[in-house]
Amino acid sequence: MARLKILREFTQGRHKHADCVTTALSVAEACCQQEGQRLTPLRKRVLQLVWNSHAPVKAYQILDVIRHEKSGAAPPTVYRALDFLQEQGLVHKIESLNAYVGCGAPGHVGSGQLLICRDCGEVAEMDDQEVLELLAAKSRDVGFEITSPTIEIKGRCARCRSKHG
Amino acid sequence: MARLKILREFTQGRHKHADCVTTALSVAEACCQQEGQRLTPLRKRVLQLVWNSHAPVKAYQILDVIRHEKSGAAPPTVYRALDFLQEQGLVHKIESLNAYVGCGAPGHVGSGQLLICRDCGEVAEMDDQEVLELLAAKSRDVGFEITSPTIEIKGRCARCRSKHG
DNA sequence: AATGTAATGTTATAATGTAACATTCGTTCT
DNA sequence: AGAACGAATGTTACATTATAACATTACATT
Ligand SMILES: [Zn+2]
Ligand SMILES: [Zn+2]
Ligand SMILES: [Zn+2]
Ligand SMILES: [Zn+2]
Repeated sequence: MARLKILREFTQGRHKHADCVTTALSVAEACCQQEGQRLTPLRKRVLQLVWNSHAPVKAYQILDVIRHEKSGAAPPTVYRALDFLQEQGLVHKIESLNAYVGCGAPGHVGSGQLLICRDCGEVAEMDDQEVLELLAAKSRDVGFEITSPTIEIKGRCARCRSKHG
Repeated sequence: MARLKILREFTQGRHKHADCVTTALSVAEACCQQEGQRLTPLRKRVLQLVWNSHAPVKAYQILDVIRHEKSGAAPPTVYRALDFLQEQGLVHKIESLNAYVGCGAPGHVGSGQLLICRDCGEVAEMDDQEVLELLAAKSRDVGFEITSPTIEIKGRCARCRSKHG
């Protein structure tokens, strides 16, 4: 299954989450460096807050935190940072939840396929070429040319399945 | 390609749209009859307004119309009707647009794959088993069990492609 | 008619997101 | 260093989307 890339994994219970955050931030640094984009302190902080959990994070949750740290923080403060991070592929918006998750392997265009666990709330991301190609083929059959697919799948992660049957 | 069902088609330019609406409404009548659900005048009217166009319709656009017809119409009036229609599979919400489209072939669970033309704004819906099975298989590979996929694909419909290259 | 449930009315407010303009910050050029 | 420019952030105001909570009405069954 070579073409199935995992961009963001479900956690297997307890883990050293600080490492997830650290890794995400340094990947982001490198990414922006590479692209000649500025990962300012504000943008970095927002990215850190998005990575605060493996579940989706809402814009106003981020704002609540930022407000305590910077006087004058307002919705545009957060939304602009989120827009930037999305453009860089560092975070994805989950449209069906109006919330955001970090991307573990940025550099690809758009988001892959987001897997959302209904039980624990965690979100994983895979990016499978076969799925995209099949969707493109089926779309072509009806005359449609894909530019950007949004795929958000709700279900149950392995851990939650093993826990409650 | 037997497993590719078309639940809602792109239009080929001009057509007798009144027929689309009439058909949708009688299908809905039959559907609700079948299920023992009540397609009240209000719900029917909302469904009709959703079918007013082949493009997505917003809740507050519907509300604007209903307000002129019924004093006392308020957001819950529309959202409750939309919720009912979604439960019956008569309309789908497009999460990435916060808007609604009618389903041309209700009776299936959830929505199929929505195709959204960036040029003309029209939305088609296909429901392809192969796509769903492949997604399910790939998800299983990472231990994930699908309950409901949300697939919304932006691109260009056949007509728009032939028109502007 | 009485009763119970589903549907709608009504008021208020929550949650999400953006427009528009002012200010500050960083870089580049002289 | 200072000027000049664009990018980033601050600030205010508002637009859009959606729901909570409770009152009333309509409908079906007895
Ligand atoms: Zn972690
Ligand atoms: Zn889970
Ligand atoms: Zn039509
Ligand atoms: Zn089109």
